[in-house]
Amino acid sequence: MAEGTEDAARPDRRPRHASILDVAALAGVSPSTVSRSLRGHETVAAATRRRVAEAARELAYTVSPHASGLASGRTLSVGVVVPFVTRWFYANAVAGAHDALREAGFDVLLYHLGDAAARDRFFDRMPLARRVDAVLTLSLPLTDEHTLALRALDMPLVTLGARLDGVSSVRVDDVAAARNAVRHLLHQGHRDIVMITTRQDDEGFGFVAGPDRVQGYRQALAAAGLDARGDVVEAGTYGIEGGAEAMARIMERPRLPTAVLAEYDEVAIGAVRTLRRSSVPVPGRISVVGIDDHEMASVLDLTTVAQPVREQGAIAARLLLDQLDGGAAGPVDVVVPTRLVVRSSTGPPQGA
Amino acid sequence: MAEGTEDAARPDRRPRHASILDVAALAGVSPSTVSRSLRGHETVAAATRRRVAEAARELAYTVSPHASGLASGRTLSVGVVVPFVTRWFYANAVAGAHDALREAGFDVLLYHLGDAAARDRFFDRMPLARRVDAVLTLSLPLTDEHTLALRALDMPLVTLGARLDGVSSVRVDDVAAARNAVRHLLHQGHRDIVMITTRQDDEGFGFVAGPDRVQGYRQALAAAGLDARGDVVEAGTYGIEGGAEAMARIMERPRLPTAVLAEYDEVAIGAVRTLRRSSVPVPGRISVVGIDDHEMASVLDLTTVAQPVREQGAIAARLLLDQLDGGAAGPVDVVVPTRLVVRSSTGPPQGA
DNA sequence: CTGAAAGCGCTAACAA
DNA sequence: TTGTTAGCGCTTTCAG
Repeated sequence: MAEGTEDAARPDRRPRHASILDVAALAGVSPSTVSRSLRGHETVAAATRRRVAEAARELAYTVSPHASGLASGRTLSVGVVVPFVTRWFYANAVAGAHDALREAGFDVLLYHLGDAAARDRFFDRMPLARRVDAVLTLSLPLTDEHTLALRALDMPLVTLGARLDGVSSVRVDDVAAARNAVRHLLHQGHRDIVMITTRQDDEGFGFVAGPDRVQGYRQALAAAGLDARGDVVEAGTYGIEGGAEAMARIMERPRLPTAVLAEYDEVAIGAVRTLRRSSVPVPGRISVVGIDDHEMASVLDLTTVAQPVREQGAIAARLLLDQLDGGAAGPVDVVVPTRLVVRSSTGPPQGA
Repeated sequence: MAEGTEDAARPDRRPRHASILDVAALAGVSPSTVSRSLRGHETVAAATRRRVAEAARELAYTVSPHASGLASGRTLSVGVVVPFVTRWFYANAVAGAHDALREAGFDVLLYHLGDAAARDRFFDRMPLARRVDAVLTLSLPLTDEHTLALRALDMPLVTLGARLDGVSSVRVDDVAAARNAVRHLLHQGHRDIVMITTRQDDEGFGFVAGPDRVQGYRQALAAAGLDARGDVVEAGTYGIEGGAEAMARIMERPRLPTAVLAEYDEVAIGAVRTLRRSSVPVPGRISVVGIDDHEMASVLDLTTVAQPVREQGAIAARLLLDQLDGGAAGPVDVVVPTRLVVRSSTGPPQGA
C-alpha cells in the first residue's frame, strides 16, 4: 500500500485530523518534543518551541483529548452535577463555575438530575468514574448511598450550597439569612410571621437549605421572645406553584398573619401572585420576604436576602482547581456573605 | 517483579479501576468478549453474557471512556453550545436536550459563551474537535467564520432557534409569532403599537430571532393597512434591564403608544416594571405583549405567545441522535407551533 | 534539551 | 461464538 495514498482513496473515512506525528514531522522534531512543547512543559528550546507552534497552527492541530487522557490519566474535565438547571439559582451557579473552569482549560460535563430516572441512572452507573478529574455538586441532598458513591470516585469534590463531611464547600449561612429576614420583619413590628417551606420530592430530593432556613426563622422568633416553634406551612410542591398554593391555604385561615417568610424567592413570588389575585395588598395587609435575590425580585419589588450565586460557582470552581493542583491542606468551608435588600413587599403591619 | 504485587506496594497510585482484563480474567473469557458482551453487541452466548455481567458488577467495572473513545473513534458525548445558560430560554432548552441525550447514553459537554473572551477562545480553539460526536448550538448568531469553524468539524450539527444552511434545525416561526401578537393587539383596537427590540452586543452576539420578530410585527401592521415601518425602539441592552430602559425612553415621548410588543418576555417584563413604577396602568393606559411564555409571565399576568422550549431541546437532541445513527436523509427544519396566551396585560385601548 | 520506546485501556478486524 | 492481534494518538520514563 503506497504511503502516498490520497484522501480521495479513503472517501468514507472522516477527514483525518493532523496527529502529533504530522506536527513532529513538519517541525522536524520528535513527537515527544511536540507534546512537551505544546504543553509549555519543561525546558524546550525557544527555537524548537516556535517551530512546533507554527507547524501545529499550519496543520490546525488539536490534541486528541482521548489519547491524551488515556496516556496521562488526566481528563481535563470536571463534572458538574445539578438537580435543576432551569432554576435561577442553579443556572447561575453553573454559569459561574463553568466560566472559571473553562478559563482554566477544563471542559464541563453537565449532569442534570431533574427527575428520579436521571438520578437513579446517575448514582448507580456513576458515569463520572474515569470521565472527569473532579466533581462539583450543587445543593444536592445526598443520601448516604449517594455520598458513598461520590466518595468512591476518590477525586476532588466540592459542594455548593450544602455541606458534606470532609469535603470542601461554598455556601451562605442559611440560618443567618433566614434570621435576618425575620429580624427585618420583627423590626417593622410584625409578631405574626408564617414561614412557607417547600417539600422535597418523593425521593427526598428537594432544596437542601430548607431546614437551615427554618432554623434561622425559629431562632429569630425565639430571640424576640415569641413562640419558637413558629408557624411553618409546607407547600405541596416547589417553586412558584408551591408558594402560590401554600399562600392560598394560609388565606383560608380565619385570621391572616401579618407577614410571610418564604424559603426562597420563587416561593415568595408564588405567594405574591396569590395575594395579588386575591387583591390582598402587599405589604399593606401582608408583608412578604424571600431569600436569594432572584432576578425577578426587583421586578416584583420583593424584599429579600441576597446571596451572590454566580460568585459561589466561581469560588467552588477555584477550590476544585486548587485541589487538582495538589494544593489544599484540608477541606475548607467558604461561607459567603448575604445581605438584606429591602424593597417594597415589606412594611409595618396594619395599625402599627 | 512479582505479578502478585499488592496494592500496598503502590501506595501513591490512584486505586486502580478494574480494567477489561480483570473482568475477562474473572469471567474466564477474552477481553474482546467482555467488550462485545458489555455493549450488547453481536451474538454473545447468553451464559457468557451473564458471567461477564456478573464479573463486571463484582469488580465495579466501568469502561474507560478515553480508551474506548480512542479505540473506536466515538466519544459518546455531544457538545451543547449556548450563549447564556442563565436565561430562561436557554436553561430550558439545555435541560430538554440534556435529558434526551443522557437517556440515549451520551454525555453532555456544556460550552457557555457568555462573554467575548469565552466566545473567542471557543471559536478559535474549537475545543470540540475530537471531543464530541455531535454539536447542538442554541440560538447562536454565527458569523461566517464561526459557521465555517463549526462545519469544519464535519460532524452532526443541529441548531435550535436559528437556521443554518444545510443544517437541521428546530425552532418556532418567529415571524408568525410576532405577527400573532400584533394581530391580537389590532383586534383589540390598537393602532399605535411600538415594538421594543434588544441590541446585540458589540460582537453582534445577541438574540438571533429578533429580526424575524420585527418582520412579523411589520407584516401584521401592513396587513392592517398601517405604516409598515412601524415604530421600533431598540434597547441599549438585553433582558429585563433592556426592556425597562427602552420603556423609560418611550415614556418621554409627548404621546404614548397604546400598546407595546416586546421582542421576548424578559423585555416585556422590564417594560412592565417601568410602567408600574411610573404608575402607568397596564393595560389601562398601555397594553404589553411578549413572546416566549417565560415562567414569570403568569406571575405578571403577561399576555404572550408561548413556545415549547424544553420540547425543542428534546427534539433537537433527537435529530442529533438520528444523524448519529446514520439516518437522516438530509437536513430537516422542524418548526414547532406557538400559541397566543391572553392574560391581563393587554386590553382595548383607552376610549375604545 | 531531545529522542526512543513502552504503554494507557479499549475496540475491531481477522481468524479460528 | 470466541480469541488473537494490532493499533487508536498521545504521554512519559529513560537514555542520550
